[in-house]
Amino acid sequence: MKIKPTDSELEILTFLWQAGPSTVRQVHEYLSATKDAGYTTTLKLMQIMQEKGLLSRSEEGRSHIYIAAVGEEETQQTLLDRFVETTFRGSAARLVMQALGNHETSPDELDEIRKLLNNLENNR
Amino acid sequence: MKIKPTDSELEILTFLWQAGPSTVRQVHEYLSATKDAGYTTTLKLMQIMQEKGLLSRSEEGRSHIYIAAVGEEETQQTLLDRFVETTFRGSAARLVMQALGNHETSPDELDEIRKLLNNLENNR
DNA sequence: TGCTATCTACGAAAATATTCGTAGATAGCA
DNA sequence: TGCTATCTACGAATATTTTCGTAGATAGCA
Repeated sequence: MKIKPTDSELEILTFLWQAGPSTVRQVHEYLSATKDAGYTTTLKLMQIMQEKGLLSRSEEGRSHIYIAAVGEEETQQTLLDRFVETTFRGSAARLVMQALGNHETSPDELDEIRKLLNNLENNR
Repeated sequence: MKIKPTDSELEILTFLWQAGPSTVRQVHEYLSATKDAGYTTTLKLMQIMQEKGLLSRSEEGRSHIYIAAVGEEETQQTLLDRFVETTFRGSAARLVMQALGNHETSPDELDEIRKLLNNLENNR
């Protein structure tokens, strides 16, 4: 994926990844909970995202149905790479340390991470 | 820190955190290696950053000396929090998993992370 | 002294992202 | 049928970020 979604676009993608195919109305309803923007604002955003290839849509019926055209993990990976580069000078390890140190992470999640660590070390 | 530096601003901060007090010329020299923008572009950026409180400067002499007015870790933390929120739906654990899975991390660094994990688990 | 290179300040252009008003189409209902 | 609510399309206004041209000051050197 070459296209970096903007923050607003990412919010819409996040919803669509969770909710699946949706109308502009549904997306707008969701966004309204957090921010207040007009309906046509959401519509315009989604139209632009469709032109960019971030969303695809089926135009049957009066109201169109939109779907995320990029995968969640793929997108997260792209953004993560960029973030590590710009904010942590390319060091994923430093990012991880800081993320673990300052966030609430449950014991279960910590275990998961530990397992992953073991796998990584065994494969090198 | 309330102010979120833009990508360009972050590049400048990154340099200043490394290099210490510097002139616009020095920062510009550094940026020129990666991108091509005019000298006055860099100057303007830094002037704006100073107004925002991201940089401070001493105006003695003809060319001013700039210093980062925000800390590196503090800034990284702010950006990280925001990033986890917007890109990983608030789950630091998922970010960590994805970061570890897809980046080159040295055995030493993995050990460091493991130690941190142990500490975290002991303190809960 | 006078020329040149280099500095800051400033404003405005260009690029990008966000917001919304308005118009035209149409489904659904009184 | 005719009114109302709701939909898309579209263009333009705003806001934000990035870029740079121009002007005026001055240090350093020929």
